[in-house]
Amino acid sequence: MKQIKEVIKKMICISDEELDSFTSQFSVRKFNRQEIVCHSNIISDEIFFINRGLIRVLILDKEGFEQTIHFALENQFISDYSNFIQKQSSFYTLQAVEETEVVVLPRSSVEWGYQNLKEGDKMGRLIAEYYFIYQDNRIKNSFVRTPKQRYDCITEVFPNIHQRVPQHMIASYLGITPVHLSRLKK
Amino acid sequence: MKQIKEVIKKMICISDEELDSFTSQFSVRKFNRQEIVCHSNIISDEIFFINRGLIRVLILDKEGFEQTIHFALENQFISDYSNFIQKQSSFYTLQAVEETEVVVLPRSSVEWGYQNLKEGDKMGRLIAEYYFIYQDNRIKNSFVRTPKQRYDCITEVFPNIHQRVPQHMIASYLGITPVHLSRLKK
DNA sequence: TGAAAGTCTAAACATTTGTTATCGTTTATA
DNA sequence: TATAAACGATAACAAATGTTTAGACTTTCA
Repeated sequence: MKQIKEVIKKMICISDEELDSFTSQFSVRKFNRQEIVCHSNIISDEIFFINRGLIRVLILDKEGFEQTIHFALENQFISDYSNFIQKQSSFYTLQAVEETEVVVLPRSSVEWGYQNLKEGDKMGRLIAEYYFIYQDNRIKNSFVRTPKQRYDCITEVFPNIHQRVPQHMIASYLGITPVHLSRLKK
Repeated sequence: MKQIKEVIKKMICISDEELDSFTSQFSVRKFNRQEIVCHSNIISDEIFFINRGLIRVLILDKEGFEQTIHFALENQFISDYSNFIQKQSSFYTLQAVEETEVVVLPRSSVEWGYQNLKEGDKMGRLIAEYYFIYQDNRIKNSFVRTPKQRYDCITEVFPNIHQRVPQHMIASYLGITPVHLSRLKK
């Protein structure tokens, strides 16, 4: 729990006692390469924090092809957060790309944190704001940058991504086909 | 301040006294059609709440053409929230499309609310979560829907939008040219 | 180690989307 | 009210992107 404790401490003021009673509610789970961390079409009652490894978020489009929507790296939280918040059936599938170890935050613990930590809601606010900014940048980029430019700067958001995931997943994340990305690189 | 009070009351538990001391810090501002509510390239220290009217968020692309990124309707908050949070120079321009009346929330009041309202951070969390969900849906749609499908369902998010803004702004929001939208409608 | 699956590139062709120009209509405004 | 500006539709053409197929190479794993 060392990593997640550090991340929380960077966000809010929290005593060691508070932090311990919060994190003691979490568990650790491990996944092999390609393994599904969280299926779609279930009520997702868990948020994951990545200790080690890399998770991709994907959907199946109408033709049944996998579309990579997002990557999550070490020390980041990941879930189908929209549907977690709305307590709806999840839309995204989470898959470990590498061997991955996560901390599991059950819904009950997240809500416990909001109600019992002095700065629980502030932590929730900062996390939601952080991902809002990430999404806003992504939407911005879709308006002001070409696919080639988005490819060239993807390491700003996902360092080392080229060494860690196959190119066709990056193409999908950028909203283009693998064939087209290969062409753009020339 | 009636409308914004209602919206806040729907989000959090708040006494009338708390609510009054919070909203007494706000002011009201009016804009004519086409008038700029907030310029880009300034440090934006205000969040707006729309009492009446409609605001669009836009940027100028490299060729100098206006791109409409977002619309904001009555009873919604709007700002360049990413850059408000990060206290950076704003990227978006906010423009009144109709005659518009807004409530102005200065940064000092927002921070006062986080620190002094019992559920101030919770309010901030819920607002950030709300816009996260909006953005997530938008990104989702870009993967699973064609431009035509996005056009057909835009009223789910912006009711009456067709009666309130010219079609070329909708095209821009959808990420296509006005000429192409006109073609798709056939 | 060998077969199978996965991955990237390439080319040819198809489809989508952008660009430019024109026209008729509506809207704003002097 | 007259004039200019804005708006939407349309057509012809150009550019970007998708689709299909094939081949070479690498990785996986039984």
